Amino acid sequence: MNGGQRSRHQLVGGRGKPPLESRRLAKNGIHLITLPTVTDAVDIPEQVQIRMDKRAELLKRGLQAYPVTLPIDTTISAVRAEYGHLEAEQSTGVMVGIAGRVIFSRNTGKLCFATLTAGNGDSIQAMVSLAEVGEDSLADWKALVDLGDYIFVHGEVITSKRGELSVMVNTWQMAAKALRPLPVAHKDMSEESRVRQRYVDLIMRPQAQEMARTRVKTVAALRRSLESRDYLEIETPMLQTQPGGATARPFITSSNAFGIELFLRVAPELFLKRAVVGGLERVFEINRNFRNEGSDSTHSPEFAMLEFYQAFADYQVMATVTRELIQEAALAVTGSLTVTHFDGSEHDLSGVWPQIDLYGELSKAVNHEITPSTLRQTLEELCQVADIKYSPSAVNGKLVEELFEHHVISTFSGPTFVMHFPVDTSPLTRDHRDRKGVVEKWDLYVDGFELATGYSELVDPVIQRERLIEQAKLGSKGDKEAMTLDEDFLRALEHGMPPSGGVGLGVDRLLMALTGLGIRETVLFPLVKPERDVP
RNA sequence: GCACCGCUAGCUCAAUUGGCAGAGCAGCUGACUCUUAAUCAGCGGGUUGUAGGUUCAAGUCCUACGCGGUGUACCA
Repeated sequence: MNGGQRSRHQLVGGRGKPPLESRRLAKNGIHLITLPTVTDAVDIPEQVQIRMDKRAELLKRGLQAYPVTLPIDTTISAVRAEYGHLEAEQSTGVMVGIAGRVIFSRNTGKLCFATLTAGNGDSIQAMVSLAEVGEDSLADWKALVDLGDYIFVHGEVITSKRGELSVMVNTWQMAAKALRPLPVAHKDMSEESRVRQRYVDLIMRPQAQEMARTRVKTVAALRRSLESRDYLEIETPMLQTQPGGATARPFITSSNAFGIELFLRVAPELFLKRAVVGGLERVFEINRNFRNEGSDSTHSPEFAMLEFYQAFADYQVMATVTRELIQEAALAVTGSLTVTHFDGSEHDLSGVWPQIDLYGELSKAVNHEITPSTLRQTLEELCQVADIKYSPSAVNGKLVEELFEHHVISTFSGPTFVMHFPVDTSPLTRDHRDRKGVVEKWDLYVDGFELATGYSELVDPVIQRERLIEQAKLGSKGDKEAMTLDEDFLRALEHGMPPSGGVGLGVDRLLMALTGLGIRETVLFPLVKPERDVP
């Protein structure tokens, strides 16, 4: 190969000064990775070079490596559905033109076999026989077709001596030449490779395609369920002039035209509420939120969120609707209210789910009466006993939530609503109608993680202003997650928002609950740090 | 953010106390008209993540950086 040439890292690495933008950001402590602007063909792996040569050979002969159109008249799945039941050594007399990706290839002298896959798990065998295609075409098949190529074949649907459903080829042509070899089909790809090169994962693993389809079914079910309840799907800004609706650090960007800082939204809440003020009494949105925080098996920097609001409803109504949405989604996806996870375990989502009281359950768990007026010192002592670390600036409600997560969450056996949260951690939620110090909020836990959260929304503009001023004070003290004072939102509330219930439901997490997979499996292309160099 | 572990051929992985960098699949050449991860014979393929250091000698030891994983902290 190209011995003695410059290595790739020299071509990719930072030569000369980084671009102006990079230097500006570097001053703010952000270091951009310098990406190559010109791709030199260096160090091409042997197998890629060989496949490029085969591509060139096709072109040299006036054939196409990537034809624009092919005389396809059916699909692998359709042929399998119709003829998959045939016994061995049958002929149908039916001619088909199909295309698929070669995933196995077995060449025996004058008869070649290839397994063409549709990617969804369906496959069909192509048989290329000297007697059918002639000497030249057979030789070309052997010389030019590699594992991974998309191939078009035309021929009769038959079954082989061993009963394999096949197309006895009379003509074939390249449909798309693959320049890169596929990974080993019989070993699992590393998790990192599967995430970084999802296209390969989708080729190799039918379950990867199934996940993508399950996601579509789930989202469609949510839409159907909401629309059947007269909810209106609306879209609200992703680019916001101030971030609001959740306590979270935003991603910051800027508008050249406006000359101002903009934020990718952390939640759509404040805009959906504006819509309710305007008389759109039942609204929902399914879209992405962005939170500039760490990622792990249940958190992703960008994640899909369903939020829905209903006028003249409270948190109990919303709990019922949420349960029904999830049950309808489970039925749509799996056909059952008992979902089977990837690992084979079964999880029952049927019936009415228990509601437990946050303070009540915590009191039982620690064998000590805990209320919103429990002294700070008592909470700190309990945290120390349980070995829970907390920041001294954390509000009392935060300590209560920490204690609850530590002592109670692991005891849940099925979907569970946790009711009545501390007021000081829920600035957008209405005080409980009867009880002091707690708000009308629930968290829905499934499989140990929070799947959804619902509220009786705070609609009193005077109290909302007080709460946001409190948040803004925290922000000015350096709390980067604190909410800002959104004057336009308050102005909207001051026009009168009907009493309403609201829910936020993590779509990725619903997928996790239905399948038992991690968040990086439910998202087709999760954010990953770029590779320094693509091999 | 901190700690630990990992990074070797296209893919999945080996390589004893520092001592010739290997296997399977994939690839190339040849044989084979019913194969199923086809089989048989032969042959190629590596800057061991990147940059530096120690050493007669580094995949192996040291330093820094990159990416990933696990734990922990912070946090939806």
